[in-house]
Amino acid sequence: MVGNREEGIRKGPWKAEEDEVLINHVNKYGPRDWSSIRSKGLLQRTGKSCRLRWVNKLRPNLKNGCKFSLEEERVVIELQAQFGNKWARIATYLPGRTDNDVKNFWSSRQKRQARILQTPPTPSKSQKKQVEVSRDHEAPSFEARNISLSSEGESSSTFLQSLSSGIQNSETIKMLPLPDLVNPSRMFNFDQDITNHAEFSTTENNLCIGSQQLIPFPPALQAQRELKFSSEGQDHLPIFTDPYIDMFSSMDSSKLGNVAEFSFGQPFLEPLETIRTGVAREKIDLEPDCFFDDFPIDVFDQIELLPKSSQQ
DNA sequence: AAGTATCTCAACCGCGCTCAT
DNA sequence: AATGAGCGCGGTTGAGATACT
Repeated sequence: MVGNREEGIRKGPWKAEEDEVLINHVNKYGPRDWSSIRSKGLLQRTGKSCRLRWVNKLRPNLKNGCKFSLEEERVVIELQAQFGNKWARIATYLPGRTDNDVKNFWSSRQKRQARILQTPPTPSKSQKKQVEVSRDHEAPSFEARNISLSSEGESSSTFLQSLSSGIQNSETIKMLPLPDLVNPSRMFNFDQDITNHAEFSTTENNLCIGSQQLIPFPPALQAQRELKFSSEGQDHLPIFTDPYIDMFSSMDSSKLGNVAEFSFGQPFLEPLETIRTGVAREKIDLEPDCFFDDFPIDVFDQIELLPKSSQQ
């Protein structure tokens, strides 16, 4: 719908001529009196529509058509956590960005995460992003299917707690990569770069990924936790670019040795430099509802127990 | 190459606040 | 104090672009 002839109000995409009229009006009177634009017969647009057009598209120094930088993403995520969905307020911290930009960015991000983490009914070749958990040994205290993360309102961090408390020594849990948690085109490809099954296991008090013993991982999550991530060789080291959406993000492989380190925590509260260098802090406070709360809790519903090796 | 899924972004809508009358 | 216009904000929609199969 482009217009409403009954009321003489035009809607839909703006024409260049309309933009020109609007710009002339603002140059003459300033960005105000939006309703007068229509009452003067300059445009058949509502004052709201005029204001929106100016604020979102015509205003000087806008970063139109420019993707959010990592720094901007960091700011949005940090401020959203702080202010909530106060897009206009958040936008004031981002020169050249409008509340609409921020809103759209956040919306896309949410949708992306939701899509990534949702459980497809039937795994297909393209849907190998599901989480799959296998266990080599029975561990009565750990029932992956019954972590009760699907119950509404339950913190997804419960998953970590359940996981940490449930994994028994020498038990192996396999997890298929959440596809696009890491963007294969620009970052670490979980599928190829680690193994086809990233394998989480425990030995003594350590959590391992693949064959690598990675982190001390006591049965219960403690306040301070550091996680190391290692790979066989430099070739396998990913380039982590997204510090927030992606689990293993923000680390530049060129700056890492064979062991990359990352930390659970609230990355958006950390100095960006820490993220960029890829050198995790020594220790980070682990907030109970931090990283994993960014995901829909039902992501963990997909976790399934694979038959024990003895059953295969 | 075609069909489908997903993403991006411009624009609209409704609600609530402020302020002039 | 009540009312209505103007405006700002957050949520939502839909078209076009792009990616994927």
